[in-house]
Amino acid sequence: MADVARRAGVSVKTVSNVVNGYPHIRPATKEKVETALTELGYRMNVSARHLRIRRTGLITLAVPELSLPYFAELADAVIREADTHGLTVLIEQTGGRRDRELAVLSGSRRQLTDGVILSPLGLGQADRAAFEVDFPLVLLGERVFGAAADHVTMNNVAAARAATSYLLELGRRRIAVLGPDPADAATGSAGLRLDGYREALDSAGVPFDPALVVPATPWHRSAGSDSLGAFLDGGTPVDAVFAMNDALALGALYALHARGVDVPADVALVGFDDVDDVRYATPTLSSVAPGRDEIARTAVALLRSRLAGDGGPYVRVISEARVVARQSTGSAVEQVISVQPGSQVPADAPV
Amino acid sequence: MADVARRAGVSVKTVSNVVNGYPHIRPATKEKVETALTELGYRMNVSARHLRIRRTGLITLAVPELSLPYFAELADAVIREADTHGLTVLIEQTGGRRDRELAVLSGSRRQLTDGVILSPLGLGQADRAAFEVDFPLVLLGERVFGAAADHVTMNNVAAARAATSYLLELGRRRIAVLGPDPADAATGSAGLRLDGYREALDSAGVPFDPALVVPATPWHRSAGSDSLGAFLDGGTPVDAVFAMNDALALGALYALHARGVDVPADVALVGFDDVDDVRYATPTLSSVAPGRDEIARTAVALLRSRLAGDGGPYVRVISEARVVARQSTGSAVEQVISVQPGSQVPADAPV
DNA sequence: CTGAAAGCGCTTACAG
DNA sequence: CTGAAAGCGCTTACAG
Repeated sequence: MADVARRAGVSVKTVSNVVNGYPHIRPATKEKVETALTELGYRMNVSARHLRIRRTGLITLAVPELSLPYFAELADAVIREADTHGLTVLIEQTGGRRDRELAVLSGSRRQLTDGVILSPLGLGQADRAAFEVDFPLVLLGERVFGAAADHVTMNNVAAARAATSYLLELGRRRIAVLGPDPADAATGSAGLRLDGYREALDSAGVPFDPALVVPATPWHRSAGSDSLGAFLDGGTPVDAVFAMNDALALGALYALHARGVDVPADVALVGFDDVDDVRYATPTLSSVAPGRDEIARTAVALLRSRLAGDGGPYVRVISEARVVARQSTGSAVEQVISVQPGSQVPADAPV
Repeated sequence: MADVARRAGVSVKTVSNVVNGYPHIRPATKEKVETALTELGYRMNVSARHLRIRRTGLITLAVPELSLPYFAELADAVIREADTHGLTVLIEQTGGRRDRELAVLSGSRRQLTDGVILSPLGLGQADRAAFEVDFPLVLLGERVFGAAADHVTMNNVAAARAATSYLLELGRRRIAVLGPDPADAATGSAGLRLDGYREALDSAGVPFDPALVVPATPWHRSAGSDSLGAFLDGGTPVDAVFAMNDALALGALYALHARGVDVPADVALVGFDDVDDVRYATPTLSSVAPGRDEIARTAVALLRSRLAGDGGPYVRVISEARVVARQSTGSAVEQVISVQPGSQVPADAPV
């Protein structure tokens, strides 16, 4: 930069002003500087800039794994959204491991970025204190509520209730629920979605049958296939499956096909997450869309606002969710069956 | 760091040595420093460090989109591999757009990282000059050969030949090839895989029938479904489909099912990439595994070696590929049908 | 509108 | 094995 200044016959301050697009520069000066810039092939040393301005323009997105389509699509959306604001995203894969999630909050890489968006899986309600950090942090998902951080989540109970109600309206009465984890806290996705399932049964006057609860963990396709397969082999009558995510649903579909069960004629199937895949399964899968783009947009917006110095109380933003009907519930064309509105509440509001 | 030094009663040099794990420090000194470090809650300013050592420990991985499972899985593998060497990965999504790929090589973000792994899609053979850059660069894939950069690719011709031969050995004779792009250069994935397909037909003495070439672009599920659907509706007899990637294959499977065509009884199907999904399709999909982990490992190793100052001639590393048989070709259990060995040649060797 | 100069927080020859 | 000091390349009060 000093070389450029010398060549252009100005001070480094002026060069800096030009490089950073500072407005009040005499056109002639600007021109001289720009010529020198290109002649010398100047390239900003960003580390020096970061050192000086005490900010890197990088943010961390920590998710369990990119190989899981839901997180790959979320990462895609967050990267795009950050891009539009001049922010660059560093992705950390935690594998859902508690120690790696903690490392995201305090490890050596922490210092690389200005803030963190974390989708915890290993950390739970008991680890709330770990989220009291001195940098902007946005939590995603349903593992932790009420922490001292901004939080973006979806309306799990309402969405699960809507999906289950939809199956009930189709006349299904023996609805298996695939995915609960007996060890999971009540506030995890599994607990909330199970609540929604039960609420829907209650409203319809259909008794809850524990025999229709099919645990499956982790929420991967293989677990969905294995768990539902074993359940089907057990002979419990069933006419619908509500899977707690799409990976489980795709695994379930595989298990159903393998046993010659027709979907949706014999068993209707609804998943959760609305990942791209479900539109190419045979039959195409009905699913709950959690509002992925809205989640990405909100998470980045919250981080930016904190980065800009917003010191207001932590908030919990709930995204708008939809139930999307496709062939696996007998819908020939894709259609939105119901919309669960989003909202915003204080982060420490009751769930 | 100066504060820590003062508190520990040593110089900043000693603090730096302790923080960076420099070996020859008296244990008592080390202890004193470590105490001061924790008492003061010291956290390294990484920008200052980067400025000083002229390196960030970050590398760029530029792929079309994370929503495409192949690239999500590749990113996963590259992140893991980089991790084991203390490198952090910054992912750029280019959308396969030429301008964005060029921006990866010369845009403002370029200065953030020490080197780049780029999987080009918009840039082609004609843009070879764009790869003459003054930082370590590793190219992935089949869009560009012979550029002045290290290159990791797979044995496309051999792998496509093996996949086609496998279908021929199953007795299939009317093998449609899904994915060629008439506009694509001969050295792109499509051209090379088509070459392999034709070579296999030739060896088997089966005449090449242009009516069995089914163009499809981009290589997404929807294009696979639409293109193969239209082809099937045209009534050309067919008993197998070789799809140029798994997304096309999954789309093809959808189109086949939609028309009541049994896979594999009526039509056998082989995809390419061996993404996770294919093991959960119904039927499970046979596919060509390009050696994803080896590609990730090699790409990172090449970058590290250049970063360490290796000035040797550019190389082209060809990964080991396998044909994996599953239900879509009548294989009840997953099995490796053939292995195409990898190799290493100068980057400017003929393809 | 522009200049001269200090300082961000590290690392590393150079001495000892 | 450790210290004192220079310098990496920027930005920004402070003057003018």
